[in-house]
Amino acid sequence: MQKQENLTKNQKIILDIIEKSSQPLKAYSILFNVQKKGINAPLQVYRALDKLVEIGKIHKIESRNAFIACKNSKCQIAKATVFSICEGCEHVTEIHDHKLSEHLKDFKDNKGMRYNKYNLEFFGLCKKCDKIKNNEN
Amino acid sequence: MQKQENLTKNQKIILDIIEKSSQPLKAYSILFNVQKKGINAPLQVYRALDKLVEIGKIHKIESRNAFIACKNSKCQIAKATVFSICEGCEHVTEIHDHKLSEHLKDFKDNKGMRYNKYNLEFFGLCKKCDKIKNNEN
DNA sequence: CTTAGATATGTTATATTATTACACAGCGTT
DNA sequence: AACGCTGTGTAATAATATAACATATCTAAG
Ligand SMILES: [Zn+2]
Ligand SMILES: [Zn+2]
Ligand SMILES: [Zn+2]
Ligand SMILES: [Zn+2]
Repeated sequence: MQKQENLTKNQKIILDIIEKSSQPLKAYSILFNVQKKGINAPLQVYRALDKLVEIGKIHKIESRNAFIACKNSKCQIAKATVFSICEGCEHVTEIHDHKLSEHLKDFKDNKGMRYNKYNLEFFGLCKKCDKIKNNEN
Repeated sequence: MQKQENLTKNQKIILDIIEKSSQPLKAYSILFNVQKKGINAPLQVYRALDKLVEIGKIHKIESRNAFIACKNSKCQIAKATVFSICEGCEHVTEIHDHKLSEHLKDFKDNKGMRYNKYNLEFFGLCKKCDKIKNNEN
């Protein structure tokens, strides 16, 4: 597994942009932002994204086709992700809940299939959006 | 909310195809399959899919951009889905696990956000694919 | 050093997934 | 009839992602 100190040039550029964003970024919005840095084609972005996902530096929010930096300095849980997504403002937060993790990690279905990975996305309204919605009514 | 008996023509055609498939279908593969029935454009498929998802007759497998029929005759859990996905053969199964549901339903993060919906996707190898992989080594 | 393999890059083209915009049809209400 | 609502049909386009190919860079073996 690649270590973080030997990320390649493109990987560093792309990780940097994602880490500076408080919110998930989409591949083509990343592309737009790095064109001044010599990255011109979608494939260059997708290749970097693939690698960064693989080594756990970023995660993909599947329901949004967007990518967010993992805040865990050494994320061992690249294969076990939980997110909270506000359907009002699209704000996304990565959730680390020990009890929940334990529960999911040990989950086995009745077919005896074993899982090495999971992704859980919760949807709702954040406090702010909930307030806005209540005021509308 | 629309009841199942008054699905429209296009919705019925598309639901029928999905229900007959043992596995998730992608939108354009559905389109290809219904062109003989007068559905010619992607939008006609997506409109039907949107409605069918909304009323819980089908679910979207977010990580695969594919749609699978819900086997629960009256799926109250259109907003609470759990899937098992084999990364070898791409076989997908919907999971109904009472204990897991209870756990997820009641989950609250530390920001007090409340969730009305979640989607959980487990990844691994089914027994068959696991066997194949072990024989390779 | 040199050769070979693996990994990364750059570029063009293309495939796949999804939505916008607009015109119109059918139905129930007033 | 006039209206709002929902569904339909069609064309065009946007957004997301990958294939194919050529070249460069690095590393390890010989
Ligand atoms: Zn993480
Ligand atoms: Zn919000
Ligand atoms: Zn279901
Ligand atoms: Zn399998």
